[in-house]
Amino acid sequence: MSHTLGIRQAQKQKTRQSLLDAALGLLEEQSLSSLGLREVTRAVGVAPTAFYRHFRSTADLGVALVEEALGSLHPMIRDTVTSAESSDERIRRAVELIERHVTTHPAHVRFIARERHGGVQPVREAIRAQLGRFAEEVRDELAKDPEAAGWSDDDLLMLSHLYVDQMLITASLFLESLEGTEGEEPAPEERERIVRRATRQMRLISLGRHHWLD
Amino acid sequence: MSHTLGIRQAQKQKTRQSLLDAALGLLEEQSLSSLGLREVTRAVGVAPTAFYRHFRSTADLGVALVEEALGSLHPMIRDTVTSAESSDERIRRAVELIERHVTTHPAHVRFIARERHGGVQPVREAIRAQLGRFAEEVRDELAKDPEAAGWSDDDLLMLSHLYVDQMLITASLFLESLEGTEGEEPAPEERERIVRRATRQMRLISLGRHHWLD
DNA sequence: TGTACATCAGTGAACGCGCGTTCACTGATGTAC
DNA sequence: TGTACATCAGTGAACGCGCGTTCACTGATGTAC
Repeated sequence: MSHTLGIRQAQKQKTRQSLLDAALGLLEEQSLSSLGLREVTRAVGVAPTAFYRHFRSTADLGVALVEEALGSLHPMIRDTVTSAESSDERIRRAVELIERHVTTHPAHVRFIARERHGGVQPVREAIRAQLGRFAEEVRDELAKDPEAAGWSDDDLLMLSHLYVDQMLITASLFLESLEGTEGEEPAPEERERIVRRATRQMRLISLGRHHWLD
Repeated sequence: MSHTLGIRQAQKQKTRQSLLDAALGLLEEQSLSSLGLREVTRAVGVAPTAFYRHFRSTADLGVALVEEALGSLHPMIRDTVTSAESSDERIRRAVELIERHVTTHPAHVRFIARERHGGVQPVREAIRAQLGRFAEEVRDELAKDPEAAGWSDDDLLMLSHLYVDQMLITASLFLESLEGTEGEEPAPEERERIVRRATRQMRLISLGRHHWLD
């Protein structure tokens, strides 16, 4: 490594990450607006006052969680939209990406679904901004597609929002199918049902897209 | 009237409604999972203990609010879907219904959007059940349409869920356009933008529907 | 209509508890020379 | 390499406050006769 972090900085980062992790765990069963600072520090095993070395408030921590939950998703979404040979292939890939992401990061997905319309304004704002970026990125990729010929930028963005919202709805359906499950019980027939419905809904939207300019 | 409520019953109902109204107001700026029983009774002007004469907990009150917010909407939705001469007419009516409902009952709509994925399980469950009923009702109405010929029941339900989810997304967009507004500032150009996007998204879905069986 | 008793919506005091925030502190890490 | 001083992540005591819940109560309303 070109520049190792100082011991002090490294330890600080570690504590900060522990606070984020603990908060995310506690948020599986409550909303951010009822999450207590002392709850979080207790779960980590540090003094309540240590919290202030990292965040001004739980709302501030929430904004950091938004970045953690959605920041890394941008390249994956771009890739999913771009590198598909057909419409069906793209849909298959998208649904698969969502299922995989929900399975590997259920707490992050739940947090986003919950706080998107939650009681903490700066967090709502942060989520809104990230989802807006997703829609713009999807639009940019769709614009490269020959099928986008003749579409206005505004119509493409409208379509992208439809896709992004649809992905989120599908994600929260997968999430519900994990409810009560504690590592066990994958409930595969329920998940298959969700895959089928999501796929058909996306196909119907794609069909509409094909005939938009008729 | 065939049977007037006793004075005692009538007064009890009135207090109960005051608790619901006060809670709904307080929930504009927080989530149900952080709403305190004492907050609510203080806003109404009764003793904290009076709360228990009406609800076992704030979660219980939340379930009652779900019924209040969505119960009366069933006939309106049925009517909107049914009594339309064309697809475009139906879409126009639906978007209009949503805009009107959000304008007249913003707090109820916000509550549903917020608690649909919120931190209180029984409330999530109640909302889920109501939205499921909406989807079934829309499906029943769509099934009467000649255009539904050849559609499986499952596909019709898939489509209905798409419409219902889309309505909810549109509702929460209208809601955001009211943010910060206190009776004043209708922000008409923003609302027009939302109407246009929602209408085009619904049209695109309807187009997909037309060509589903091709 | 009047009386005697039952019901029960709302009261008010009391409880133990966890909350967010303040403050002066400690001691390991970082830096200048 | 060693020394002297600065920085700053995390501590622990203390604060005032609002919380949910319990309990015995009051007094207006309801009911039986």
